[in-house]
Amino acid sequence: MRLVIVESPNKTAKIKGFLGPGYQVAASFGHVRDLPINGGLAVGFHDGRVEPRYVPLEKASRAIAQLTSLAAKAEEILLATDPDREGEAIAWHIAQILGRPCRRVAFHAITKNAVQAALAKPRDIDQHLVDAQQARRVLDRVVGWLVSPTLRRLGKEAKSAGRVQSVALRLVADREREIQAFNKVDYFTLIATFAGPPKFQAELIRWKGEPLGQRITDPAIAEKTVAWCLKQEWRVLAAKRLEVAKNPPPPFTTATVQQAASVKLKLDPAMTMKLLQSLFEAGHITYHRTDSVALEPEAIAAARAIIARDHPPAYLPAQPVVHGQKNANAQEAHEAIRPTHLEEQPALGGAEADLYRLIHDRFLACQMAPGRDAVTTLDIACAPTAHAGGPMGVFQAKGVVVLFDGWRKLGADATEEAKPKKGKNADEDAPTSKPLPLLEPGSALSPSDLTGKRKATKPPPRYTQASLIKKLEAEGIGRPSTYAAIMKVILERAYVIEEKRMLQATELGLSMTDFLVHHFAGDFIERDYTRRMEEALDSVARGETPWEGLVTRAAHGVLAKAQAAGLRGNPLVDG
DNA sequence: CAGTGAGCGAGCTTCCGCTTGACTT
Repeated sequence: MRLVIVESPNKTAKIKGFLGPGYQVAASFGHVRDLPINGGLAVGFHDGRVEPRYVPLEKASRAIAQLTSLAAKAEEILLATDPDREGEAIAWHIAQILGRPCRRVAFHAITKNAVQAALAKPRDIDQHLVDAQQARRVLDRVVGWLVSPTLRRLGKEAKSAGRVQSVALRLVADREREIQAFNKVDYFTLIATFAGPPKFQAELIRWKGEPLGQRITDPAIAEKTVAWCLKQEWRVLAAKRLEVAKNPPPPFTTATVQQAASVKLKLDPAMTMKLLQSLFEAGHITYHRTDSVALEPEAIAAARAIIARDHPPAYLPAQPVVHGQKNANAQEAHEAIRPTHLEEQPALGGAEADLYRLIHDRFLACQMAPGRDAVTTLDIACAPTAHAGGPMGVFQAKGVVVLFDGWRKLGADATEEAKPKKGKNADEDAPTSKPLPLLEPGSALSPSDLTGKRKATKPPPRYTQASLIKKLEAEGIGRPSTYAAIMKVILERAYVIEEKRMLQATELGLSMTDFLVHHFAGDFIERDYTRRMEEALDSVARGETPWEGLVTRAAHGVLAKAQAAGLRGNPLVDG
């Protein structure tokens, strides 16, 4: 018998079906060993050596017992954990526990072809990749165990610091400070209405050759400007019409489905993950902890068949749509989140049904034809030669006519997450038309109405759990399996509170952030620290940088700063 | 003699990332 070991028990039956009688397939249920939670740092630093003390995970005892007994009966052991850094490390730990030579295989999809192709070319465990994971693990332990104690001088409630949670907290705290420091400016803009047809409005964007900005703050000045403008000549300054392609959004990843479920369904990331887990276990969707937008060719073919069946030919692109990976830190061990059986309509209810519909529509949309819009921009001069030979005021109107809705035919549901929250592009994806005449430059016209409109600058918005996760993902901080847990930590420890779904740093969170920024400037508390760490880890994985030197240098950097912040003793030497 | 404080040691707590199921309410 040959034993194949994977991480998830949800894969074992399917893989066994591809392999036949000579094989057993078993699951590790994720990691099986780790640094111990009690007993100090559990990493020795001696003469440039780094010696982590790993112990079997309590929660993994059943899996370890099963793997051990199956391994005893196996003539060959094939470690088929996920094809990424953590998966390589899990494979290495399993081999260490089993105490036997094992071979490594990597499944890039759970299909008969992919599984059989992978088994045809087993390899050794990639020790460089394992070492990159050890470096990541030990660094996180060093930061957590050396820095957390220094916080306690702020009080018993200031419990924890880490490479991920402290930066998540800092983002919320920094935003809170921006809001506190924000000074609202009330100002006016001028809106001109023209009869058309079709009737349209234009907003004053330039005055005396400069952008208008927020310079009209006095209502009396606004009134006078309106009165003056109404007495002037008005002419079309420029008119242009562009055809703009509106490409479909990529299929969901963990972070983007959390974002969409938050905006559209008002679900928090923890609830979304719970529903996704149940959809996944019922076989309705692919794996839900992923940072990849890749799709299996079979899935794309199924989507194209449905699009061809349900929509006119123009909605099916000639070639499948390929979505580029936007996230450079993606580890690509899984594919995007999508329905597994497009042809079936699963019987679901409540929020589960809503979430499934969101995933279903987003997946179909991602393989549909781009939309096409005609975007018209009109610049209209008020008093065309009154300022240094140029126009005194320039009013601008923008119009959009949907030429072809394309993927947007599926409705706003599938697009909600892609919309920017603010700014003038907010309705770009909505397939509604706002027509504008393409007038001849130089032609005269006059407004049927001109009014001053009161506006005010707005403070930046607070983060929601989902938008904070989106930000963390964009910065490469945290992983799909941890996003919801990060939110739980900063909320449950009251570093942050949630009010009407908006996150607000507490006094505790603000003072912790101030302390960490003061004492650990340039280190883990910086937004780009993880990105720099990942680059160094890639170098380790390529075999170009020894992991122990990297970790030793970083650990001593943290140690010096932690001691300056009040840490007693030297845990790197004393264990 | 009562109260205070220094010094010592024991115990508790903390990181990130991978995966679910076996508990109790």
